Amino acid sequence: MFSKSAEYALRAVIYIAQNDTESKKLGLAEIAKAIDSPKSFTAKILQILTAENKIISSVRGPNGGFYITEKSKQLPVRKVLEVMGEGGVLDKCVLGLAKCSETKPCPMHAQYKLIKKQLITLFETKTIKNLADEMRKGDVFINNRLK
Amino acid sequence: MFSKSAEYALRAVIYIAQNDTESKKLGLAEIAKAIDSPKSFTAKILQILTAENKIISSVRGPNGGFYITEKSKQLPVRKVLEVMGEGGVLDKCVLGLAKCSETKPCPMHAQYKLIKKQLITLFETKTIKNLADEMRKGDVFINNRLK
DNA sequence: ATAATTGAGGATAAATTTGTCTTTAATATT
DNA sequence: AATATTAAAGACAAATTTATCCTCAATTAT
Repeated sequence: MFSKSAEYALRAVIYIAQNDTESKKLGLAEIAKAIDSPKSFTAKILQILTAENKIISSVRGPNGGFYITEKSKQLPVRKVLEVMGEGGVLDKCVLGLAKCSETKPCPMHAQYKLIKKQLITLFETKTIKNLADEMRKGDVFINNRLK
Repeated sequence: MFSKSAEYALRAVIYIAQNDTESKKLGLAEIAKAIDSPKSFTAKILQILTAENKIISSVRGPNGGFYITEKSKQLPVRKVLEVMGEGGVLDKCVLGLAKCSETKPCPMHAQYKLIKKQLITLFETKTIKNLADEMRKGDVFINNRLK
């Protein structure tokens, strides 16, 4: 559904948000390991998330790393997709038609629009904090390792 | 959501299935134009759909082209995705986690699984014929041109 | 100040996807 | 049989995505 970049971005943001060892920032190495993503590539993604529209923040130097403000935690998950340039995926026609619309629907439109709506709602109502909290509780996970 | 290849494939199959000028096959040029796809690339895709698991059929030579049997029209749309190597997209974890499951869910799992289920149901219950019929009726479209 | 640590930024590379072109094979028509 | 038409097949090219690496800048600690 999403690109690897977007997937890594979502995982990284959730992982960073879930860290509540107050004031302890998370380093690239730790993040990449935690979310099972290639380190250097993850660095690029974190760079985008830090720059562009400032979802996360960073500090360089010893004990530096990434963190997210309480304010940013209130952002809907969709914001992460947007910053990664994939906000549109949720709006797109399943058949890839630019002109697909209510007045000129594709053969899948009528049925898919109901699903699309839920998808959009999900990504717009769930906040980064919501997901991070779930994870902190220990009910959900974000890596591919078994234990 | 899907790759261009899968999108073109879906559009092409629906377009071919919608043609009911009995026994008149559709040529590559016509198909590509009708579904707004690059001709040569579409040729490759039609080749896959014709070979692999035989969703559509073809004949070479004058008046040759592509067509689909009534039997193949009964196939669920998902079959097209499968042949294009994208059947898995519908099952995948939104965060891209290979290990995401009911017992080890990702932070989006609980909510997304409900949507995923509908998505799978849609692609498994809708047949190629269903979509083609809609199109033949003239209620739905498959190209990006306005008129 | 110096050294060590860590992210930022840029260049580059590998892999994959998307796309084109040319030749060959099959079929139909003359 | 010769010619024309059309898909198949293969080689190749362009574009995009994914990934790595190296140097620079910022920050901290000594």
